[in-house]
Amino acid sequence: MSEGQRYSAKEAERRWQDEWSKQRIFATDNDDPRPKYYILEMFPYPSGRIHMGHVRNYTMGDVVARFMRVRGHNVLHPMGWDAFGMPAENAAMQNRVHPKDWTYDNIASMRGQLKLMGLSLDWDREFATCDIDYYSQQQRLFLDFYETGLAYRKNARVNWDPVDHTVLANEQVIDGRGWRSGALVEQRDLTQWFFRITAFSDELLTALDHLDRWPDRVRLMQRNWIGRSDGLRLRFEIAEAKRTDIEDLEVFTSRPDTLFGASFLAIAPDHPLADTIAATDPMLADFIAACRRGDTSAATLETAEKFGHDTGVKVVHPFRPRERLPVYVANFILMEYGTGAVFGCPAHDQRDFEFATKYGLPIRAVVAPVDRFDNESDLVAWLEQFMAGEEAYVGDGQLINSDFLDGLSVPDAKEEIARRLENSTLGDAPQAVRQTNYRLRDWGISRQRYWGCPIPIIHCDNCGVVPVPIEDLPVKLPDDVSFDQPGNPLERHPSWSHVACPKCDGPARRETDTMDTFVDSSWYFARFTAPRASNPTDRAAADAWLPVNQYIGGIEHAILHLLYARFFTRAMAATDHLGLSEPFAGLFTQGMVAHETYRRIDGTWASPAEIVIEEKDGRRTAIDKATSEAIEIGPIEKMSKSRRNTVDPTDIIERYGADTARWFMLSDSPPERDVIWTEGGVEGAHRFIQRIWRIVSDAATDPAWPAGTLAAQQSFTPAALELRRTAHRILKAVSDHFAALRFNVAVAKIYQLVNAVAAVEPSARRGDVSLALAHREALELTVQMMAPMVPHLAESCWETLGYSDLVATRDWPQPDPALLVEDTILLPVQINGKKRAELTITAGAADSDVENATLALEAVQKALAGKPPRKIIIVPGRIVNVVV
RNA sequence: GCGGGCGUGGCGGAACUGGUAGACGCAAGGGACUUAAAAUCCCUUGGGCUUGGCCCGUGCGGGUUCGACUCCCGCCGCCCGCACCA
Repeated sequence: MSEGQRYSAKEAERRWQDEWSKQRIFATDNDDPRPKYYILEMFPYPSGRIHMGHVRNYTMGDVVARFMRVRGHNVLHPMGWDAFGMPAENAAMQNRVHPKDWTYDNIASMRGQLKLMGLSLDWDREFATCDIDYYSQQQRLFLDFYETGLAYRKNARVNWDPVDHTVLANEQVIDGRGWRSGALVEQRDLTQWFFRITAFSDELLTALDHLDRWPDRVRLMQRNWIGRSDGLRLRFEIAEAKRTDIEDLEVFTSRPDTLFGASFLAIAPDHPLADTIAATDPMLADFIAACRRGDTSAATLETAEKFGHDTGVKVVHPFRPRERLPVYVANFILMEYGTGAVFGCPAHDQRDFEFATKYGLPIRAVVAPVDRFDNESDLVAWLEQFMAGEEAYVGDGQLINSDFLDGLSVPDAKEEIARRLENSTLGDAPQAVRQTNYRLRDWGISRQRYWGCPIPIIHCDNCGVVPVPIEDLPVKLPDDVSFDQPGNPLERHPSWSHVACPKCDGPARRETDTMDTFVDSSWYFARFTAPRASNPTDRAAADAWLPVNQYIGGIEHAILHLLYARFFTRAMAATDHLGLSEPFAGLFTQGMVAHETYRRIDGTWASPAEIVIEEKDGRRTAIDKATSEAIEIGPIEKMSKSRRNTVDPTDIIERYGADTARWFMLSDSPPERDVIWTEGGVEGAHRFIQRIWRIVSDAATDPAWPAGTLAAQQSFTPAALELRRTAHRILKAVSDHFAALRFNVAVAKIYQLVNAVAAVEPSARRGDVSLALAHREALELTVQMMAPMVPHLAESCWETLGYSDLVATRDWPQPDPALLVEDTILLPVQINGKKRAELTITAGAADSDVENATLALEAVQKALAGKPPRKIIIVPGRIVNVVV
């Protein structure tokens, strides 16, 4: 091979990127009449550099976009920036750079990096969520939500970092300390803004059933997160009520069937009844204070012991009027869930069991797995065993020791209790009502930060909370802010927050909180359909484009982002900004990019760029480039800054080209699983790129290269026909695999075709025109099939094959149905289910012919040894099984 | 603890609706070309045996079936999510 034929990715990639951009082939027109297809990858946070996770995500989306485009769709494939957030403010504090400058600088460099990848994006639609144009429309949405009651203000207990002067999300509290400042986090009651996501609890839950193009895993996670629980809210009468003036205590339970096993009630430390009693009970007051100091992090709760304090108050059992149940304040009861009070049935709830054991409360079994029993003595034995054990029985069964419920199943007993208590009264109201509770809470969106979307509200001493009039939008973030002290710069800005009340014109203050950045990403997909519209959406455009046909992103957003976006879509429908309820018809969660780790003797991590791998006798050793010292090769882990096992995409693109990076990302690993980035794998991908180029340029310059295509060719030699069959079969397979996002299998199929093409000797082509034509066809199909994955190389090959148009705009080829069916097939023949022979036979042969041919086979004759077969199973076109 | 997923060669993985297990790639070994190397090309590569053939083999043990990586039951291991939610 002559040396001049090496493919220069760098030159070719720049050239084709310029060409695509010049011809504007990826700019999307809303009025294009072809069927629409909206493909979206989760937009990036502009941290400064793209990472391999981005490369993988955007490569997958790009394959789908390019594939759907050549399949005749009007494809929307936009890109933007999730640009508000803490890192910009941290940078401002550390490096004295303005968050806005930092963010837009990062966007500029990341945009440049993304462009090197050759993505088929409509850059005309690009925006950043920190653009005034975007966040002003978001303020408009907020006002509409406020108007309809979907946004509201309430007091809430929050994690407060006293050093940074801000609210922290639960995930930002580590061992009770602020993740950034390290300060002990306080619980504070603050007035915060909320979105009423719980208005849609049930809808968000039930609609999951219809999202059949979402991974089950994600749907399940959302189901658990929403946490529907059907039960009964029931009131207990307080005995000797005069002590508190409170006459009843309401609990929520999903197990009303176990009411006869109740032995205590427990209320949350911040329950109103606890407060009332604590006023005259210093010991209880101390107990409550201790609970409040307690660490609320999940890790602590896991091992936390259950503590309670007897209030001395007693309640009356609804069906056993003479029985009194003690009321405890307990540290494991949450005021936010249900009524902040439960009845404890120790026999059938593990938590209650532990509590009862600790405080010596009765444990009465009222449900038994009776289907396991043959007689009464079995039940007695079971009860004895249960009482001796240390676990509650939470399984199914039949009611025992429960008066009128005895013998009923758990569901029937629940129903019977509900029916009776609904129809009896306590005071003036029914003693119980059926209720469905959800774990899902309203979404607190207030953040005491500068770099976010200002909440468009004004607080007036006379008029109270006054929304900013729509005509006064946007509420712009001031530029002149300082980050030299902790806290919210908006709050200490000398003039920004001081405004006249829109209602009374009196002196008033702006809301200085900004919105959680999850708000920004909850509707960007809708904005892309008409990014310059003067309203949040252009209804015609949004209705035409949405839902997103295929959304691709990381599993880490399975709950929060995807749930918020589903809520937002409903809230925007309720305020007439959208006309649908589910934003993403298809969701794909891609795996992460992992890499080996390298650790020096002193414990510091070395990056892949700092080491050299040496191989001796099959053993790999890492050597520090700088010091020549040996470095331990550690386990393969997700690429992360902390372990320094990252590979910079631009280094790879610089060295091998974008197509190599893209091809590697798509090969081998199934897209939903983690991919391990290896130097060897990248080299392999690069060799493939070079090989394709060599095959194409050799073929096109070969004397045997046919001038025309095979349209006019009447007859094909067997070799030519076989090649055509292979090519068309693989074309069909690759089309299917692309549609199903099985890129790794599509890659394998393309390798197969390339191998078949490369196996055709030039000498054979020279002597056989039909083979030369079939070879040319197979090569062209290969290039077209590769094009969505390695678009630059494909353009170069397409040009070399003699075409002057772009392969990116060529219609996707259709497999010839006649070539997909075989004349003769190779049928595996099994004897007793094990493959023993093969049978070459005409496709579609009658079963009797197959049977006769099978029986004539030597291996079959041998196995039968003269006897007739017991049975012959023929699965047409698939297999024959002879049972001897 | 609850819920979900996954276990296939030295490695990543493929295998339709239950129908030829190991496609394709990587790695390894052998060979060709070359003064040499790189690059490229060709061959071999699940294990075993008495090797023109046979036996075993998809985490382990059972089952259903003419036939099981695939379905069912019971284990073992790994990974992920949630977690005092009544």
